[in-house]
Amino acid sequence: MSRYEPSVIEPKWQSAWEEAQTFRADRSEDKPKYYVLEMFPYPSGRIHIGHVRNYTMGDVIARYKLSTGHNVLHPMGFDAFGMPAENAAMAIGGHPKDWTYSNIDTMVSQMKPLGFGLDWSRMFATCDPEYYGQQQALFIDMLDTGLVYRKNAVVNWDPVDMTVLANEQVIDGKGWRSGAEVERRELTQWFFKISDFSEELLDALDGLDDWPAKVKLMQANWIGKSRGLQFAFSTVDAPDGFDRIEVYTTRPDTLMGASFVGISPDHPLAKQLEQDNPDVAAFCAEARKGGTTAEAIEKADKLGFDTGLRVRHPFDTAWELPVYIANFILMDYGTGAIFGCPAHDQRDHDFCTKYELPIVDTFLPLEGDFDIQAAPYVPTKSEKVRYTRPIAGETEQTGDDAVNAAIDLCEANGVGQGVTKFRLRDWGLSRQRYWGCPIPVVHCDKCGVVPEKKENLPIALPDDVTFDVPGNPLDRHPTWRDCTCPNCGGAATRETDTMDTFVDSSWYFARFTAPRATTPTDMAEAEYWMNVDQYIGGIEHAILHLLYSRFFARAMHITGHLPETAKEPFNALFTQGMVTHAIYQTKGADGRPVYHYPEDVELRDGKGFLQDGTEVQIIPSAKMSKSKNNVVDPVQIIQQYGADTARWFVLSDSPPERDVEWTASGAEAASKHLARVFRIASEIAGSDVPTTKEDEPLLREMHKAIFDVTGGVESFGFNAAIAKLYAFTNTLAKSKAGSDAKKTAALTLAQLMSPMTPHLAEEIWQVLGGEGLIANAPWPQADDAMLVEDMVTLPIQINGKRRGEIDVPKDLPKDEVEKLALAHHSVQKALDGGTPKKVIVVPGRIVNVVV
RNA sequence: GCGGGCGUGAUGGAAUGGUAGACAUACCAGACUUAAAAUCUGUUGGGCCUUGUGCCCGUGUGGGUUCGAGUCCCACCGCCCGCACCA
Repeated sequence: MSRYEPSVIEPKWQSAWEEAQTFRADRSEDKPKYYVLEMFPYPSGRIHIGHVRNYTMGDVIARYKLSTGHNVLHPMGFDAFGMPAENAAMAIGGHPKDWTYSNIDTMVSQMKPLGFGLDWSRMFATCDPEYYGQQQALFIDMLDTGLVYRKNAVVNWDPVDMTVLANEQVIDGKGWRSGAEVERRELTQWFFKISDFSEELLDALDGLDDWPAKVKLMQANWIGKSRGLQFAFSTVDAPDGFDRIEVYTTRPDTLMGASFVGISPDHPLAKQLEQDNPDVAAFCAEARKGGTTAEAIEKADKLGFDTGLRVRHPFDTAWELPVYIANFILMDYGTGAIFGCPAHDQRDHDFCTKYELPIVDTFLPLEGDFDIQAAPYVPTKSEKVRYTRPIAGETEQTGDDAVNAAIDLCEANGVGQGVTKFRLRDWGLSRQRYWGCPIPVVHCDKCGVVPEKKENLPIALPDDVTFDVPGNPLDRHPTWRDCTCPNCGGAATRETDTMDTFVDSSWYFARFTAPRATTPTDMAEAEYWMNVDQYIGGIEHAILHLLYSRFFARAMHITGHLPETAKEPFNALFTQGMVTHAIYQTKGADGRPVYHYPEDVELRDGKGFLQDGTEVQIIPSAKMSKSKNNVVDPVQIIQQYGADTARWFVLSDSPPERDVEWTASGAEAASKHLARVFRIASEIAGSDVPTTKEDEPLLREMHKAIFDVTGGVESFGFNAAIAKLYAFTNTLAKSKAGSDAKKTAALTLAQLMSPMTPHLAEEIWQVLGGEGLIANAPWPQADDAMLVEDMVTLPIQINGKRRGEIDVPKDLPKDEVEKLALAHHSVQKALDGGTPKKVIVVPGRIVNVVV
């Protein structure tokens, strides 16, 4: 009997699949299609164990769907543009292109030994001119249809990466990649008109039944719909052109509690006043400088500057309110102006207390006293309150009802209109970087901004660039900018901005359906393969990538590159958890922690020790990080245990949506188990035992295993499926059944394991004489008749507590079951001669006697 | 502040409202071995004494619905995540 040697069998079966083109996807009308996709990787240089988990889950689905008769598309590519390549060029020299393609080669060579059932013939990288050229074509189509536009805007400038960032890429006021404090600059930039789709992107979330509720909620919050009243305060003695100040509020029911009007330092009126009044200018300059970090915002004083201007209250023209410029009012939300109601808002309360403005309540709690001068009263909008100064009549109602009534009344009286606002801003896509997709437009003195002709695409990046000075190499390239205007034929210059790399990943899933097409997509292929039936990736993309992709799918439909049915491109989404690893640390001489590599730590009784006997502190389940020395390298794992062990382990133990901790003992156990399965199967292959009475119980267990594992795979319960496979293996190992039954069971075991451990499964399949490749074998079917036992064990409860059990035929009528249960000694004891109050018999499940 | 999620043995976790702790790790004991590794077998939620086909308790805490609750409802405690000067 031979040993289980993954290093021998794994390459063997990978070659067999490649030779048979098992995972090549071609359009075919006689099978239902299934498109499974994992979020494609950035070519950082090495694959990470998180990639292994992500792609293994996708592969389980892909292989399972293949064996259930689907035409499966399971492609792989690389999200290859981006800053790290430029940083590498700056740090170690060389060219971003060489760095990127060499990394891709390395990562492909690391991924192939994992045996994923991928159609490698479809692979591309987003930095391939064939890909980004089509992206440029798409951009031009979007420009034609008004989905892209150019405007002067205050943007987020990352001073380290020296580029503009989208709002979505600014986290706590810092660049998402560089971590540098973002500055505000005014530049002319390209924007995608995603805000036109706010309502639609929000509404369509409802139809995404197979998306995690959490992701849908995060997107809904991000889009940020609010209903409110927009109206104007008329001004008293204001500069020309400022007769009115437009204000937006979600709480028009508190209008009678208004104490001041506040405007943003960036508000046109503030800018006007700034010109004549140095005090205003100084205040505004100071306010604009204020940090944008959450911490800075938290600490920053709410500062106001009394402009001396007055406005009239819309309901009482004799009532005048002061106009303040305030540092906490944002120009890019609402109208850049607010009215302050200190009675029902903490911030306004603080502000009015500080500047000694009146605090007047508009509603109070239904019962009890409330000192509105001391604190604001801020109930939820669904809470019923007592209106002390109602706008639309009712005195006792909820905030929601009062708001709606107030909007209706204001509209009726011409005071303002009910409007719906969204938080979602247009997506600024210009980046002042080299390693990205060039924006395919030229600047002509005569014609202005002109899109390139499609026949000139791709507008390729020049290779002869240097990174010895900061900034965009395209800007300082001697000749690349020079071009002729596609419109008038005169001399013109190219746009040197490139696209945000999130553009690249917003349509790659569509490109996979026809990766070599000479248009962005091939409609026949797109109609056949779209949508992605199952998309799998990290929760960190819940907003950015997934929202952008949803927008792009719509844009591609409008520009004729995707069918209408693909407007929501991902039918089902699964967000998998991370692979974590313990951190082993001791305290260094300087008091700072010293991190130890797992191989230097010996684990005994749940404690860790260094070679010299020093105990280390174990921090369990931490995110892998190079600086914490707790990174597990998949390449090493594959060398040590083989791909199947790595695949088996990352799927077992934890539910796939949760984090799983990589442990040496767990990997060891997975490896041992696979070796055991191999051994059991080999023994069965060589055995010759006649049929026994143990055959049927084994086959029954087999059918239960088919049922449970199938259910587990279908519902992303991979950990539960694996637990069932362990249990079934134990049953098979102990079974005294004859060889034929055992062979059948072992073949089925191989099939059930094949999506997770495909190499081992093929090997066993071959050893046991299975026909062809197991990858192509039809998935086993559970026989319903074999799932139910003739005899069932029913637990007997007395008052809901388990007190015994009886074995009864499964079809025994209820009253017979009841009789048997009542005859049970524990029931007799409990009844003590009396009669039960009630007997509940749930056929096949349980008997409960109430005494 | 707003929104969402999660609390089950030493550990990861299982359980369509119906036998809580499947499966695995770790630990302990045994077989094989000169020994170790490997392999195989068995034990392991807590408590009680009368050692049984025994009794009591047990899924963060307190209450509720139900014949029956880890699961559903309410309140609280703890942890995690997302958003946030958003008007």
